[in-house]
Amino acid sequence: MGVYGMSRYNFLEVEPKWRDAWEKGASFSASEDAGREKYYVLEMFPYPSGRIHMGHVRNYTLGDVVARYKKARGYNVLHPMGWDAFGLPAENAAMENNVHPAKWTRENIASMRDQLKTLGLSLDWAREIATCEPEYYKHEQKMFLDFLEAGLAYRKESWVNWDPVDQTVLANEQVIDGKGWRTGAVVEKRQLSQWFFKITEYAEDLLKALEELERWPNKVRLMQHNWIGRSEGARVRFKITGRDDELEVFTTRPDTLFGMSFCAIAANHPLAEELGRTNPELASFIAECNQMGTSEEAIEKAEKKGFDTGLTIEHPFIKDRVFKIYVANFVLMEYGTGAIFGCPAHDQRDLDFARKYELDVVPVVLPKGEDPKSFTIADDAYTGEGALFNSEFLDGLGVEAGISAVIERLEKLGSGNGTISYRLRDWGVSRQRYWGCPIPIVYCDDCGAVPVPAHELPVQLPEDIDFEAPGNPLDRHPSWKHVACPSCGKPGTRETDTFDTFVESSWYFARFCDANNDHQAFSRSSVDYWLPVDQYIGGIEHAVLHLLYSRFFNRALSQCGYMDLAEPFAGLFTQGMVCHETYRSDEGAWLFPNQVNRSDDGALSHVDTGAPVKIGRSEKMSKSRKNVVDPVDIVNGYGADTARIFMLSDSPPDRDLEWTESGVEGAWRFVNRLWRSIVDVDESAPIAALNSARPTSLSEAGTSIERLIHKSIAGVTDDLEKFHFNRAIARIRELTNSIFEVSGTDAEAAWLRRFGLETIIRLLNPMAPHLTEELWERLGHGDMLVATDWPSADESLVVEETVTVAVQVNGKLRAKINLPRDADSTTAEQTALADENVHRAIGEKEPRRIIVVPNRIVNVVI
RNA sequence: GCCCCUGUGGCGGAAUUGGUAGACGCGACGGAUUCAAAAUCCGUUUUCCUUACGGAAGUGCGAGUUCGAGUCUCGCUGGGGGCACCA
Repeated sequence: MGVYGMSRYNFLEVEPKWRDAWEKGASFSASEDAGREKYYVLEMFPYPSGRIHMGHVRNYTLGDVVARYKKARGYNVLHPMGWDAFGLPAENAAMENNVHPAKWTRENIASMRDQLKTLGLSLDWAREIATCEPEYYKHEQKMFLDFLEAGLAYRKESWVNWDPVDQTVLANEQVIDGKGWRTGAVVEKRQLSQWFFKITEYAEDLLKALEELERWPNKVRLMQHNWIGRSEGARVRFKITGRDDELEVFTTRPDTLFGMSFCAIAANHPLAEELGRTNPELASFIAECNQMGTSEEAIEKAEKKGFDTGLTIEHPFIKDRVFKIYVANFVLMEYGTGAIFGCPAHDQRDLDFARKYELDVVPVVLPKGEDPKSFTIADDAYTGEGALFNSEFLDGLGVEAGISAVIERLEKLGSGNGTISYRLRDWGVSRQRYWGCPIPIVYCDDCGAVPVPAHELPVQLPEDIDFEAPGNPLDRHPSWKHVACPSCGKPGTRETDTFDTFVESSWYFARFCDANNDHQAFSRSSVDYWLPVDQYIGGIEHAVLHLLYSRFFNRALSQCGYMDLAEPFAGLFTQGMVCHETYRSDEGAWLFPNQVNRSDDGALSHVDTGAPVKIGRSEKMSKSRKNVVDPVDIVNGYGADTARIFMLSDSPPDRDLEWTESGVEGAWRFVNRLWRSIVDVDESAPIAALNSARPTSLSEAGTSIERLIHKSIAGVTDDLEKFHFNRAIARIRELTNSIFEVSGTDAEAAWLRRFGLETIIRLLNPMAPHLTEELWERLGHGDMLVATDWPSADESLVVEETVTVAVQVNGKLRAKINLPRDADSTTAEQTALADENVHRAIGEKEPRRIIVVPNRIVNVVI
């Protein structure tokens, strides 16, 4: 008991008590049960950096609410947790602190697990996995072998983004503004032999299936749609003048073929490279293009440049006309065929290029209402609809009809065909790093790249490695890579590249179904039962890569017989970021929130020096800006449940959340008000005994409270189904306020208090599990709330008997009247017109029309 | 440049999807309690006019549809995000 007889929620005692009880009771252990409907809740697993942050707390709290709610609804819930444990930070730590990546990672896992456990999450820890352990990655190596056999994995020479600091290859998507996403180093282009997964094999299906993912945010579906980037068009093969070979281009506008005035190829197009070998000027132009990198910023700032190769091509339809081939800095080798034809009149970029090099601009699409004799192109290319002209056999056709006609003609002549092109490229998975899953391949001078036989798996990482030099420790290890060729027995060398860590996270959702299976990744029956994930929750930053790769793996694994599933994640929820105000000293140095004092008048000063502090806008919590609040401090200071309630209270979960100290205080006040109402029962406000019967009749006021309780059950249930957790909390607080207002010591009041408080506790349980278990027990219950069913509302009490109906005159609110529910129009009209205010508003005039919407509104039009 | 989302009190946000705008919380102000403070409790809190009853305006701005618009349509404007010489 505290001062003045008030007790406080003692989370230091209560929270561990219930976590122990849940563990002892194996409350969250999941097992397959064909007789029960399953529900698989998954949050994106964390990288084991060593400390949890507020983003984790938010993510896992959201998932936990879903998991606990679904469990109470009777589902057989699977809610697992693991560690995305391979990755570069472990190697960086190894270099900086001379600690082995495995040791560093395992210690981080241990401390993060402890921190996570204090949040009281309903996780089945028996299924915990860490992707860096051979027990996990050996199955991944087997999948790779199966992908190879199915033609879904292959090796090719390819241009890669080379990060000179990490000495590793980056995916296109990991290059941001020409710089490595982790190191910020300027990325170079290099050619390396790389392993690829054939994600493009499924491009069409990955695109089409997006339509079926109804429980995914539209935003994410749209992003994937754009990423896959399907475009219909044609490939056109031009004969190169005086040579035997052809130049193949891709175009989405074959209808404009008669408006062509040049061709352009990418700097690393095979033809450009060939010509560059004998032409030093061209070679230096190519070098210039390569230097530009794939950086969009560099490309944008650079002007459109071309280099005349001296070669020309012949037009398939126009006799005796040839067009120059340029090497151009704006043509990308990775898209289409790495070559284009330019039609300046109908493409802005081509027009700019044509003006620069004084090439013809021939319009071939005539906008409606223009005269073909006078229509010319000035500074703006015309990209709209119209009738084709200047185009021989196409004249008069529309754009779409023109496209089909050209394709038909090209196919007849054998100089082209209709085709579909995708922006999506195959997934390069080779990384020149130590701390990743080894790629199970042995290179042999005679046999080439030979897969390691399945029975020899896993290929394990060697423990004795050094990080003295940059680059890959596996490559310079004295003995590890030297092995006999599995095929012929001669000396060979292992592949020293390891997998991109996105590979591990592409199938972990399935491993959780059968996490302790030693001889296979997962049994068929386990994934048949548990998959797909019913609700996946994580950050929007994974909208494209992780989610697309997982969808690919799902298809590849199904093709290889591991499972039979259309999509891995039936429902997806993307949460917003956790933000906080930023603080800086006068000198501009960032300050942590706990270094800042706020005086009564709101002025900010430094805790130690008293110097004034400037307040900045709220931004995503990040170490660099120091605007971070450590979840451990919050859990130690207020308890996990207060943190959870605050996390869920104010902001809808898909929006950014502003972390405020006063908001946490507000949640803390609510927790204690509820606590005291049950623990410090005032004799003026008694609570009825456990299992007291409802009084046979209730007063009018009592009935309305009883109705409110049932309405709250229905409302909160609906909110939780729709992820409106902030509204659910608001409803619970509303009900709490009303129950606290119940006065009297009679049986009715006591019964209403018990029914109300028990309902509040049960509704709040998914959000504040420790607090509510304790209060449930203090209310006299012997069973645990975690094993109690979700309350159900009496539908007959959810709908009110009398309703308040608004009365408008000419659309303006003039009065509110009470009517029996579903009163007929005549009654509503008459009651409305009888109202004094309504009467005054109408005055002398005659109502022209009266609109009655039952139970809602009466609008008198005069 | 293209595409998507978004704009509601001092602040975070509600609003049964076209039917009573501002639930719930934060902050602020006033009061009770206290020697005082913290904690707690009770009020008030969109703006303007009015002593009051009540009235007027109000969901970024401007139009429109409708008996009725925060919600639908069009235009403008601010903010956020995605994609990008993608042929």
